[in-house]
Parts: sequence; structure tokens; C-alpha cells
Amino acid sequence: MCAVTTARNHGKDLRRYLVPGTQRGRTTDAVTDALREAILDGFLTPTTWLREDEIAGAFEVSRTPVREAMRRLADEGLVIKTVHHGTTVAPLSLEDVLALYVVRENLEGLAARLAAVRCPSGLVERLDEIGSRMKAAAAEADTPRLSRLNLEWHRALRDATGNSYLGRFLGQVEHAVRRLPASTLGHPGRAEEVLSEHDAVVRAIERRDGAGAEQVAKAHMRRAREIRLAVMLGE
Amino acid sequence: MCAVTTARNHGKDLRRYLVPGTQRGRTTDAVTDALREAILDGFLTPTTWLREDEIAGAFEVSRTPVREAMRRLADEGLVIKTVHHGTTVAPLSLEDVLALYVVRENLEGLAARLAAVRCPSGLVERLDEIGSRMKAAAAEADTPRLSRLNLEWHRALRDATGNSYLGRFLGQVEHAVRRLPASTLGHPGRAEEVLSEHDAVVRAIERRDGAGAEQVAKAHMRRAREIRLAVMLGE
DNA sequence: GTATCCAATATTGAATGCAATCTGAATGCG
DNA sequence: CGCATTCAGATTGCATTCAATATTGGATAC
Repeated sequence: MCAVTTARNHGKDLRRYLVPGTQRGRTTDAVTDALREAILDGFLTPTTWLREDEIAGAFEVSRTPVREAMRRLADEGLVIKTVHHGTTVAPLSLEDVLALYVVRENLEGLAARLAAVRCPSGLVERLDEIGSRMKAAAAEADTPRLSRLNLEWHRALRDATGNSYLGRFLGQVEHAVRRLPASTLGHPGRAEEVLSEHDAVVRAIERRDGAGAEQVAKAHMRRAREIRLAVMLGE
Repeated sequence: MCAVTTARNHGKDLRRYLVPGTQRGRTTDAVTDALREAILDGFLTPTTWLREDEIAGAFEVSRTPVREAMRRLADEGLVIKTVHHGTTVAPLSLEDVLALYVVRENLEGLAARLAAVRCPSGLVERLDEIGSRMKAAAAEADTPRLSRLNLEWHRALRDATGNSYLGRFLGQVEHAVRRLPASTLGHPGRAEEVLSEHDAVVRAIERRDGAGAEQVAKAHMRRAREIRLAVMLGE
């Protein structure tokens, strides 16, 4: 038995990644999102061979939207295509993770600075509101919910930059980060740490301190990388 | 007559963007690259309506690879799709340009720093060699050649970072920058300025000065943005 | 027993056809 | 005369079909 697994026996389970409210004319988008979710979620693990026919059958659509979805995911770096041979889920090495966090540190820092400079009305309140919900989730040790809220917090921040390119790049970073095995938020003491680091960013934004916001946001990411490595290397 | 132009009368001229050595099984890639080139080159201008079967006819392929190409370019932000209606070349506002350069400044700075830290063997020589060719092109006032060499220089730098994410993002930035109307290298005195700014980056890399390389690279980009704005606003 | 070649098969690449739907103009009604 | 409605044409979305090619298993020669 080789290391390559197939999606054959996963069968119809893939369907649960399809969002229900898909209107006509959006099949390709729905399939793309579903496949992306399945990969990010870890349901489709690296080196899994994705046969177009199989996926099409699981989603009960034709191969055409599946083909387009595959190509898009290949452009995003989530899968690897080889002509006339097939598509496999891309592996993610420790080296990749380090490279990812290096870039992320810079982009998140830039986002914090831009957000502080623009500081659109309601931003501080929104970040604080998400922060308080995160606090509640942390108190209940509800890591999945904490993780979703964390995502929401970072999205709110990058939306506040008003920079479409930065937003797009941070979106791609987010996709890549979500592929990593387990959330770092489950690490002992990390949840509280994240809350205080986020708070530092928001306070800097509140006083329109761009440089300060950038600094604490970068420190937040450096710490996140540390924890990530600790988790991946088995604490 | 509305502001939307069509590709109808461009006809077969699109074919000149197809690279000749396209082997079988790579039609979609070839079409994608050709369309991207045509947009970056300014042959297909913003708001141009791209009809699938028109493009397919021009390239003498079926609509399938054209469709996939359109979707990929939409993901890259070069075109805008609306369901059941069509695809148009995305506009590029002055605001977008500013946003682009803000992000670019950070990414190029990071690339210079990483390149200085790693400093793979042969990098300094390669950058200097491209630099000397740029000097020759500048002496002859050969702006198109200078522009190509400039691209090559920046690519060499980002390849030296060994960071795939940074490389991908800078690649996307490069695509966006290439869409801008005219090269800033034709601006009076800019060519010489670029040469000395590049040299400052290389010297910093040579002495493994990461922070210094980042600083001069960022200054290089800030200056590039200034010139770009001057050019776009009519000097 | 092993290496090499060949053909059968599996799988993807691209073309074609049909269905859905958006646009725009002509038409009917107030 | 203005506005809503409907219908025809144009265009994209997806399914299906055909073509090309990589893989793999086996037969054969050494």
C-alpha cells in the first residue's frame, strides 16, 4: 500500500461541505468552496488523490465545475496538478509554515498600522465586542468557537485597512494557516495571551498610534509562530 | 454608444499573445497567459467586455479553456465576472495604485531583508550583472529593455528569499504593477535613480545587513510610488 | 530471475450541445 | 405620453461526448 490515499471511500461525505443555499448558476463556486473547506478542515489530507470523476459524483454535478474548482485551488496552492495525471492535495511542510508566518507577521503588522491610521468609526467597538465574546469562549474553554471568533477579529481588522490588495493577501494567508493541523488556541494559557495581545492592538488603534499598532501586531504574530511550532513539534 | 468597448474588432490580433511553444494538454494555461499578457500589455483595456466565444474564436480553441482562464483571471483580480452576464477587464483606479504601492513597499522590504540574511551564493553577482545591463540600456535610453531588466532584477531578488508565499504575493503585485499605463523608467532622470537605489540594496545584501537592505528597498518603493503618481497625474 | 517492451485501461484535456437567464426593445395599458 | 410587461435574441452555466496520454500489468527476450 502506498502513501497516497484516495477519496474513493469518502464518498458522499464530501457533500456536507456544500453550503445549502446555493442558487443556480453558482455550482462552480459552491464546489470550489466546498473542496477548499474540506481541505482546510483536514478532511482531505495532503497527498490525497482527487479524481475529478469521483468528486463530481460525490457532489452530484458534472466534471466541468469540478475541473474549474481544481484549477482555482491549484492557483491558491492548496492542490497540485500534473497534466494528464491528476490532482493531489498539496503537502505543507514545517518550512512552509515558517515561511508563512514570516510573511504573515509583516502583513498583519501593516494591516494594524493602516487600521490605526484610518480608524474608521465603529472599528474599535467592533474589535472590542469580538474580544469580549472571545473572552467568554475562552472562559468556557470552547476552542472551536474561540477559533472562529479569532478569525472574525482578524478579518475585521483587515477590512478596516481599506486596502484591497492587503485584504486579498491576508485572505490567502488565512487559508494557508487554517490548513495547519490544530488550533494554537487550545494550547495551555494561549487563549488569555491572545486576548491581551489583541487588546494591545486595539488600544494602539484607539489612540491612532500606527507605529505602536504595527509593533504589537507583529509581536502577536511572532508569538503565534512560536506556539505553532511548539504545537507542531509536540509541545 | 456606451463606455463599454468589445473585443469584437480586435479579432485575431489576440493571437500574437499566444506563446508559440505550447504543447498539447496545456491549452488552458496558454490561453490564461495570453489573456493576462494582453491585459497587462494594455491591449485589452479596462471595461472591455470579454465574450467567451469571441476569445475562443480568436485563439481558435473551444470555450472551455477560455472559461477556465476567465475564472482564474477573476481570482487574480484582473477581470470581473458577473453571473450569466459576462466578464470585463477590471478597472484600476488611482486609489488602487496607492494601495498597491503601500503593500509592495512592505513586501519588497521584506524580500530584501530575507535575501540579505540568506544571501545565497551568486546572488550579489547576478544582481550586479543585471544592474550593469540596465546601465547599458539606460545609456541607450532603451526604456522597454530597461523595464524588462528591472522586472528580472526584482524577480531575482524575490527568488533569493526562498519564501514561496512571499514569492507568490510579489508575483501578484508584479502583475498589478504591469497593468499601469506607462513605465516610470521613462521619466527624466528616473533610470539613473533606480540604478543607484538598486545598488544600495545590493551593497546592503553584500554586507549581510538585513535591516539596511529592508530600509533602502522600502525607500526605493516609496520613490517609485512618487514617480508613478507624478506620471499618472501628468507630471 | 530480471529487465524491457507493448497493449489495455484509467484518467484527464478539450469540444460540443443544451438549458438557464440576462438584456433590451417592442408593445399594450393607464 | 410615460411606464410596466412580455418576448426575442444574445450570452453564459453546466452536462455530455470525444480525444489524448500516463500508468500499469503482463508477456517476452536475455
